[in-house]
Amino acid sequence: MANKEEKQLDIPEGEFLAAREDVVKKVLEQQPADEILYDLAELFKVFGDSTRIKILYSLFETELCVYDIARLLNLSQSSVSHQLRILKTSKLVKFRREGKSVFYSLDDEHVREIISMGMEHVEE
Amino acid sequence: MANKEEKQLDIPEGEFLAAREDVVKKVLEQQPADEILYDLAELFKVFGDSTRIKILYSLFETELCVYDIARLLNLSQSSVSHQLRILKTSKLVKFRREGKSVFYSLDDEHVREIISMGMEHVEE
DNA sequence: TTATCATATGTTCATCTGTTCATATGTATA
DNA sequence: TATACATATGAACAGATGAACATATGATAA
Repeated sequence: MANKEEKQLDIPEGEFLAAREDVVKKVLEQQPADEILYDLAELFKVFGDSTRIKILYSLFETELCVYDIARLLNLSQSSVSHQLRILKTSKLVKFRREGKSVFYSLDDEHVREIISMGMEHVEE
Repeated sequence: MANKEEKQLDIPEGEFLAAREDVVKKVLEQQPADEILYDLAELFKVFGDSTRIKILYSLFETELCVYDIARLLNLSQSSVSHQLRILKTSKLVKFRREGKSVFYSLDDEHVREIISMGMEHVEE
Protein backbone atom coordinates (compact mmCIF):
# COMPACT_ATOMS: atom_id res chain seq x y z
CA MET A 1 0.00 0.00 0.00
CA ALA A 2 2.72 2.47 1.00
CA ASN A 3 5.38 1.26 -1.37
CA LYS A 4 4.75 3.26 -4.50
CA GLU A 5 7.53 5.80 -3.83
CA GLU A 6 9.88 5.97 -6.80
CA LYS A 7 12.88 7.40 -4.98
CA GLN A 8 14.24 5.38 -2.13
CA LEU A 9 13.20 7.07 1.09
CA ASP A 10 14.90 6.73 4.42
CA ILE A 11 13.13 4.55 6.91
CA PRO A 12 11.48 7.20 9.14
CA GLU A 13 9.96 8.89 6.07
CA GLY A 14 8.75 5.53 4.77
CA GLU A 15 7.12 4.78 8.07
CA PHE A 16 5.46 8.17 8.04
CA LEU A 17 3.98 7.58 4.60
CA ALA A 18 2.83 4.12 5.60
CA ALA A 19 1.09 5.61 8.60
CA ARG A 20 -0.67 8.13 6.35
CA GLU A 21 -1.79 5.34 4.08
CA ASP A 22 -3.25 3.54 7.04
CA VAL A 23 -5.12 6.63 8.14
CA VAL A 24 -6.54 7.18 4.67
CA LYS A 25 -7.57 3.56 4.45
CA LYS A 26 -9.26 3.64 7.84
CA VAL A 27 -11.14 6.83 7.04
CA LEU A 28 -12.37 5.26 3.83
CA GLU A 29 -13.59 2.20 5.69
CA GLN A 30 -15.48 4.25 8.25
CA GLN A 31 -17.08 6.51 5.64
CA PRO A 32 -20.80 5.78 5.12
CA ALA A 33 -21.98 4.80 1.67
CA ASP A 34 -22.01 7.57 -0.92
CA GLU A 35 -25.75 7.30 -1.23
CA ILE A 36 -26.27 8.03 2.45
CA LEU A 37 -23.94 11.01 2.37
CA TYR A 38 -25.79 12.27 -0.66
CA ASP A 39 -29.13 11.98 1.14
CA LEU A 40 -27.63 13.75 4.13
CA ALA A 41 -26.53 16.64 1.93
CA GLU A 42 -29.99 16.74 0.37
CA LEU A 43 -31.52 17.00 3.83
CA PHE A 44 -29.31 19.91 4.84
CA LYS A 45 -29.97 21.58 1.52
CA VAL A 46 -33.60 21.83 2.56
CA PHE A 47 -32.59 23.69 5.71
CA GLY A 48 -30.30 25.89 3.66
CA ASP A 49 -32.84 28.47 2.55
CA SER A 50 -33.97 31.34 4.72
CA THR A 51 -37.58 31.13 3.60
CA ARG A 52 -37.80 27.50 4.59
CA ILE A 53 -35.96 28.14 7.85
CA LYS A 54 -38.46 30.90 8.67
CA ILE A 55 -41.36 28.59 7.92
CA LEU A 56 -39.92 25.79 10.05
CA TYR A 57 -39.22 28.19 12.90
CA SER A 58 -42.78 29.49 12.72
CA LEU A 59 -44.00 25.95 13.25
CA PHE A 60 -41.81 25.41 16.30
CA GLU A 61 -44.59 25.99 18.84
CA THR A 62 -47.81 25.63 16.90
CA GLU A 63 -49.41 24.48 13.69
CA LEU A 64 -50.29 27.16 11.14
CA CYS A 65 -52.27 27.35 7.91
CA VAL A 66 -50.67 28.43 4.65
CA TYR A 67 -52.34 31.81 4.62
CA ASP A 68 -51.16 32.66 8.14
CA ILE A 69 -47.61 31.58 7.37
CA ALA A 70 -47.59 33.81 4.32
CA ARG A 71 -49.05 36.74 6.28
CA LEU A 72 -46.71 36.21 9.21
CA LEU A 73 -43.58 36.12 7.10
CA ASN A 74 -44.72 38.62 4.51
CA LEU A 75 -44.41 36.13 1.70
CA SER A 76 -46.63 35.31 -1.26
CA GLN A 77 -49.04 32.42 -0.87
CA SER A 78 -47.49 30.76 -3.91
CA SER A 79 -43.99 30.94 -2.53
CA VAL A 80 -45.04 29.48 0.80
CA SER A 81 -46.94 26.71 -0.89
CA HIS A 82 -43.98 25.81 -3.09
CA GLN A 83 -41.64 25.67 -0.12
CA LEU A 84 -44.09 23.66 1.95
CA ARG A 85 -44.13 21.09 -0.79
CA ILE A 86 -40.36 20.72 -0.49
CA LEU A 87 -40.61 20.45 3.30
CA LYS A 88 -43.37 17.89 2.92
CA THR A 89 -41.33 15.81 0.47
CA SER A 90 -38.42 15.82 2.91
CA LYS A 91 -40.70 14.63 5.70
CA LEU A 92 -39.97 17.71 7.76
CA VAL A 93 -43.59 18.85 8.01
CA LYS A 94 -46.94 17.13 8.05
CA PHE A 95 -50.38 18.59 7.43
CA ARG A 96 -54.05 18.16 8.09
CA ARG A 97 -57.00 19.62 6.23
CA GLU A 98 -59.63 21.60 8.09
CA GLY A 99 -62.34 22.94 5.85
CA LYS A 100 -60.75 25.16 3.25
CA SER A 101 -57.52 25.52 5.17
CA VAL A 102 -54.53 23.21 5.45
CA PHE A 103 -52.65 23.29 8.73
CA TYR A 104 -48.97 22.43 8.71
CA SER A 105 -46.82 21.34 11.63
CA LEU A 106 -43.36 19.91 12.25
CA ASP A 107 -43.24 16.21 11.48
CA ASP A 108 -40.40 15.20 13.66
CA GLU A 109 -38.41 16.04 16.78
CA HIS A 110 -35.25 15.87 14.67
CA VAL A 111 -36.23 19.08 12.94
CA ARG A 112 -36.25 20.96 16.21
CA GLU A 113 -32.99 19.37 17.27
CA ILE A 114 -31.18 20.04 14.03
CA ILE A 115 -32.25 23.67 13.98
CA SER A 116 -31.37 24.10 17.66
CA MET A 117 -27.89 22.69 17.06
CA GLY A 118 -27.42 25.08 14.17
CA MET A 119 -28.60 27.96 16.31
CA GLU A 120 -25.97 27.22 18.90
CA HIS A 121 -23.29 27.43 16.27
CA VAL A 122 -24.65 30.67 14.82
CA GLU A 123 -25.21 32.39 18.14
CA GLU A 124 -21.75 31.63 19.53
CA MET B 1 -56.14 43.33 15.91
CA ALA B 2 -58.88 40.86 15.04
CA ASN B 3 -61.49 43.38 13.99
CA LYS B 4 -60.75 43.89 10.33
CA GLU B 5 -63.53 41.57 9.15
CA GLU B 6 -65.75 43.43 6.73
CA LYS B 7 -68.79 41.23 7.08
CA GLN B 8 -70.29 40.85 10.51
CA LEU B 9 -69.36 37.47 11.83
CA ASP B 10 -71.14 35.55 14.53
CA ILE B 11 -69.37 35.47 17.85
CA PRO B 12 -67.78 32.00 17.77
CA GLU B 13 -66.26 32.74 14.36
CA GLY B 14 -65.02 36.09 15.59
CA GLU B 15 -63.42 34.52 18.60
CA PHE B 16 -61.79 31.96 16.41
CA LEU B 17 -60.26 34.63 14.23
CA ALA B 18 -59.13 36.58 17.27
CA ALA B 19 -57.45 33.44 18.58
CA ARG B 20 -55.66 33.00 15.25
CA GLU B 21 -54.45 36.57 15.40
CA ASP B 22 -53.04 35.94 18.83
CA VAL B 23 -51.22 32.85 17.61
CA VAL B 24 -49.74 34.71 14.67
CA LYS B 25 -48.67 37.57 16.91
CA LYS B 26 -47.04 35.24 19.41
CA VAL B 27 -45.18 33.33 16.73
CA LEU B 28 -43.90 36.63 15.36
CA GLU B 29 -42.68 37.67 18.80
CA GLN B 30 -40.85 34.40 19.36
CA GLN B 31 -39.25 34.40 15.92
CA PRO B 32 -35.52 35.25 16.07
CA ALA B 33 -34.29 38.26 14.12
CA ASP B 34 -34.25 37.87 10.34
CA GLU B 35 -30.50 38.25 10.31
CA ILE B 36 -30.03 35.27 12.61
CA LEU B 37 -32.37 33.10 10.58
CA TYR B 38 -30.49 34.14 7.48
CA ASP B 39 -27.18 33.13 9.06
CA LEU B 40 -28.73 29.85 10.14
CA ALA B 41 -29.80 29.11 6.58
CA GLU B 42 -26.33 30.02 5.35
CA LEU B 43 -24.84 27.56 7.83
CA PHE B 44 -27.05 24.71 6.65
CA LYS B 45 -26.34 25.63 3.06
CA VAL B 46 -22.72 24.76 3.75
CA PHE B 47 -23.75 21.29 4.89
CA GLY B 48 -26.00 20.98 1.87
CA ASP B 49 -23.43 19.74 -0.62
CA SER B 50 -22.29 16.14 -0.83
CA THR B 51 -18.66 17.05 -1.50
CA ARG B 52 -18.50 19.17 1.64
CA ILE B 53 -20.35 16.53 3.65
CA LYS B 54 -17.84 13.94 2.52
CA ILE B 55 -14.96 16.17 3.50
CA LEU B 56 -16.46 16.85 6.92
CA TYR B 57 -17.16 13.19 7.47
CA SER B 58 -13.56 12.34 6.55
CA LEU B 59 -12.41 14.66 9.30
CA PHE B 60 -14.64 13.04 11.93
CA GLU B 61 -11.87 10.96 13.48
CA THR B 62 -8.65 12.52 12.32
CA GLU B 63 -7.03 15.53 10.71
CA LEU B 64 -6.08 15.19 7.05
CA CYS B 65 -4.06 17.20 4.54
CA VAL B 66 -5.62 18.53 1.34
CA TYR B 67 -3.91 16.04 -0.89
CA ASP B 68 -5.09 13.05 1.16
CA ILE B 69 -8.66 14.34 1.23
CA ALA B 70 -8.61 14.68 -2.54
CA ARG B 71 -7.12 11.22 -2.98
CA LEU B 72 -9.49 9.68 -0.46
CA LEU B 73 -12.61 11.09 -2.06
CA ASN B 74 -11.38 10.93 -5.63
CA LEU B 75 -11.73 14.67 -6.13
CA SER B 76 -9.49 17.24 -7.76
CA GLN B 77 -7.16 19.21 -5.52
CA SER B 78 -8.75 22.42 -6.72
CA SER B 79 -12.24 21.31 -5.85
CA VAL B 80 -11.21 20.23 -2.35
CA SER B 81 -9.36 23.45 -1.75
CA HIS B 82 -12.32 25.55 -2.86
CA GLN B 83 -14.66 23.65 -0.59
CA LEU B 84 -12.25 23.83 2.34
CA ARG B 85 -12.22 27.58 1.97
CA ILE B 86 -16.00 27.63 2.36
CA LEU B 87 -15.79 25.33 5.38
CA LYS B 88 -13.05 27.53 6.84
CA THR B 89 -15.10 30.70 6.34
CA SER B 90 -18.04 29.08 8.12
CA LYS B 91 -15.79 28.14 11.03
CA LEU B 92 -16.52 24.44 10.52
CA VAL B 93 -12.89 23.43 10.03
CA LYS B 94 -9.57 24.73 11.28
CA PHE B 95 -6.10 24.07 9.91
CA ARG B 96 -2.44 23.97 10.79
CA ARG B 97 0.51 24.14 8.50
CA GLU B 98 3.19 21.44 8.62
CA GLY B 99 5.94 21.96 6.10
CA LYS B 100 4.40 22.03 2.65
CA SER B 101 1.17 20.44 3.79
CA VAL B 102 -1.87 21.95 5.48
CA PHE B 103 -3.76 19.70 7.85
CA TYR B 104 -7.46 20.32 8.32
CA SER B 105 -9.66 19.20 11.20
CA LEU B 106 -13.14 19.86 12.52
CA ASP B 107 -13.30 23.16 14.36
CA ASP B 108 -16.15 22.45 16.64
CA GLU B 109 -18.17 19.75 18.39
CA HIS B 110 -21.30 21.30 16.88
CA VAL B 111 -20.26 20.03 13.46
CA ARG B 112 -20.24 16.46 14.66
CA GLU B 113 -23.53 16.94 16.47
CA ILE B 114 -25.31 18.58 13.55
CA ILE B 115 -24.19 15.88 11.14
CA SER B 116 -25.12 13.13 13.61
CA MET B 117 -28.60 14.59 14.03
CA GLY B 118 -29.00 14.71 10.27
CA MET B 119 -27.84 11.12 10.01
CA GLU B 120 -30.49 9.99 12.42
CA HIS B 121 -33.14 11.60 10.26
CA VAL B 122 -31.75 10.09 7.06
CA GLU B 123 -31.26 6.60 8.46
CA GLU B 124 -34.74 6.34 9.95
C1' DT C 1 18.61 30.82 -6.95
C1' DT C 2 15.96 27.33 -9.29
C1' DA C 3 13.05 23.36 -9.19
C1' DT C 4 9.45 20.93 -7.19
C1' DC C 5 5.75 19.87 -4.27
C1' DA C 6 1.37 21.33 -1.82
C1' DT C 7 -2.16 24.43 -1.62
C1' DA C 8 -4.91 28.53 -2.91
C1' DT C 9 -7.35 31.47 -6.04
C1' DG C 10 -9.56 33.60 -10.35
C1' DT C 11 -12.49 32.82 -14.22
C1' DT C 12 -15.71 30.58 -17.08
C1' DC C 13 -19.62 27.80 -17.85
C1' DA C 14 -23.43 24.62 -17.33
C1' DT C 15 -26.72 23.58 -14.07
C1' DC C 16 -29.70 24.25 -10.22
C1' DT C 17 -32.99 27.04 -7.41
C1' DG C 18 -36.42 30.33 -5.66
C1' DT C 19 -39.71 33.71 -6.96
C1' DT C 20 -43.40 35.51 -9.68
C1' DC C 21 -47.41 35.25 -12.43
C1' DA C 22 -51.13 32.76 -14.21
C1' DT C 23 -54.05 29.11 -13.59
C1' DA C 24 -55.94 24.83 -11.68
C1' DT C 25 -57.81 22.14 -7.91
C1' DG C 26 -60.33 21.58 -3.75
C1' DT C 27 -63.84 23.10 -0.21
C1' DA C 28 -67.69 25.41 1.72
C1' DT C 29 -71.60 28.50 1.34
C1' DA C 30 -75.44 31.09 -0.92
C1' DT D 1 -75.56 25.37 -9.38
C1' DA D 2 -72.49 29.59 -9.07
C1' DT D 3 -69.34 32.14 -6.21
C1' DA D 4 -65.75 33.00 -3.15
C1' DC D 5 -62.03 31.39 -0.54
C1' DA D 6 -57.72 28.52 0.40
C1' DT D 7 -54.21 26.02 -1.47
C1' DA D 8 -51.53 23.75 -5.16
C1' DT D 9 -49.21 23.61 -9.47
C1' DG D 10 -46.96 24.85 -14.06
C1' DA D 11 -43.91 27.81 -16.71
C1' DA D 12 -40.53 31.26 -17.22
C1' DC D 13 -36.89 34.05 -15.71
C1' DA D 14 -33.02 35.94 -12.82
C1' DG D 15 -29.65 34.87 -9.67
C1' DA D 16 -26.78 31.50 -7.26
C1' DT D 17 -23.60 27.61 -7.25
C1' DG D 18 -20.13 23.88 -8.02
C1' DA D 19 -16.71 21.90 -11.16
C1' DA D 20 -12.90 22.40 -14.21
C1' DC D 21 -9.01 24.64 -15.91
C1' DA D 22 -5.25 27.66 -15.64
C1' DT D 23 -2.41 30.09 -12.81
C1' DA D 24 -0.54 32.09 -8.51
C1' DT D 25 1.39 31.65 -3.91
C1' DG D 26 3.94 29.35 -0.27
C1' DA D 27 7.42 26.17 1.42
C1' DT D 28 11.22 23.06 1.12
C1' DA D 29 15.30 21.06 -0.89
C1' DA D 30 19.08 20.91 -4.30
